[in-house]
Amino acid sequence: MVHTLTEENYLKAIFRISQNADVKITPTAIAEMLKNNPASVIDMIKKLSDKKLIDYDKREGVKLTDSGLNDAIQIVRKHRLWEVFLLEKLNYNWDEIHDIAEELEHIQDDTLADRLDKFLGFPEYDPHGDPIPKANGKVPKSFSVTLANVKEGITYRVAAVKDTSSTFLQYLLKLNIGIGTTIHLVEKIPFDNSLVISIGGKENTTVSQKFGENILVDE
Amino acid sequence: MVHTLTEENYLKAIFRISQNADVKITPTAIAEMLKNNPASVIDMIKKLSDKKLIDYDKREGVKLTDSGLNDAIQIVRKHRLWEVFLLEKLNYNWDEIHDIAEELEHIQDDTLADRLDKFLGFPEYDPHGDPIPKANGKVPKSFSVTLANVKEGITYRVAAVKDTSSTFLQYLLKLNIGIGTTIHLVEKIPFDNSLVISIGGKENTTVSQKFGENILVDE
DNA sequence: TACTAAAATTAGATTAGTCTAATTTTTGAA
DNA sequence: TTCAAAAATTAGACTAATCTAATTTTAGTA
Repeated sequence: MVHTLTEENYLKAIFRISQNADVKITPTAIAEMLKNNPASVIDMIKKLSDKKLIDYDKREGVKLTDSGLNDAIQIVRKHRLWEVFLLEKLNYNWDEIHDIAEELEHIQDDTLADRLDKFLGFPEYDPHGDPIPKANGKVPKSFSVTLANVKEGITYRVAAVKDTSSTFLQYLLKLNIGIGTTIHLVEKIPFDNSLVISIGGKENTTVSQKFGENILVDE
Repeated sequence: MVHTLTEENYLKAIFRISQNADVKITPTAIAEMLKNNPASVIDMIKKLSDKKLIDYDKREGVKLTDSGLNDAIQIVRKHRLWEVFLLEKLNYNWDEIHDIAEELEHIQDDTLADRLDKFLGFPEYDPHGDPIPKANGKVPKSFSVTLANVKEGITYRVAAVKDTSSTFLQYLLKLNIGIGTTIHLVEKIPFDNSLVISIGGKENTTVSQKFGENILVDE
């Protein structure tokens, strides 16, 4: 149940792809997620299959086994707990915590996640609104509706963000958007699906479709 | 100023040897510290010399350059701060924190050590009594007198321990010895330098010379 | 000073993870 | 159904870090 750092990153990447959408997980998709070469992915697929962490079938694509899924969830759990720690206890900004948590999530100790969880007061969501898996592997409900997919004329609450890159988060910071911010969707521009929105009741702003697809809202 | 995990471990090993005693630091000594092969050490000595982190001369042995020393101190600083965190915030035991801190010390972020330091209230010593280097690289006074080297008939306070292996720390736990415990040195047995001691005023116990050499005391 | 044992060094192999450059397989559109 | 593009795969090389098995150098003792 202890894997190399690289193996852990592959498990996490496969898990993340499987969360995004219910599509076949191909070597190319994994290579894109990890920004590496499909040839490298093929090698690792062999290794992870040998360790019974994934099943691979050309027709079906890559699938995590029960054991691989569990390991992936434990890594994600640690990642999100460390993010809460970095933001709440060490006062990092929203856009700085992801990269540091990418390193911290690989610290190996059987009781670490549970101790951290308790120390932080058993948080349900991380600072980006993503659900923190419980010790038993259960994942709290996650938000699935994006601002790009909801009706005009209604006010929504920002529940989570999909993209956690610092460029996106810094943009949100500039727009004064955080978890909990209310956004009124004024209209969708049919031409390019741009969104005219009012943030926290302020004057209207226009954002792109891509932007809207990365904002998860409460319905 | 960012090095591989392995490079960091070599820097730390060289630093630790230089702290222990003022002797020539040989490839063999480094190999012993890292429990690896002198041939591997030779390779790494070349690499670290190229990076100007150490100077190596057969006659003089290995010496950290200013830049190498600074990097080593920053790693030690992080190690000891994380130890305080693990013990005080996550309630780990004395004997469990060293190994986890060995991993945490390699987390890379420019502001992490300072934030952690502040969060912990700027501790001066880690749970094993070792001084925590300051942000500017200054290292608080460390304790240098061992129980094996002091006079009989006097009561001392345990200030730090040299060996941080879990076997030694568990032994101390069993003997009810921690940082701050008072030990009265009843007598030294000339035959094998065993020490007869009274821990916290309780009945006498006998410990080995090796034991005494790993207990640092206030004079 | 000569010699032996220890230490240092070199040479060459190994492992994990990666790459590029073929080559083969699959897929989807004409 | 055919065929071109995309995806998957193989082959072979590279890097970092390690090892074992020589070989060379150094140092201490007789």
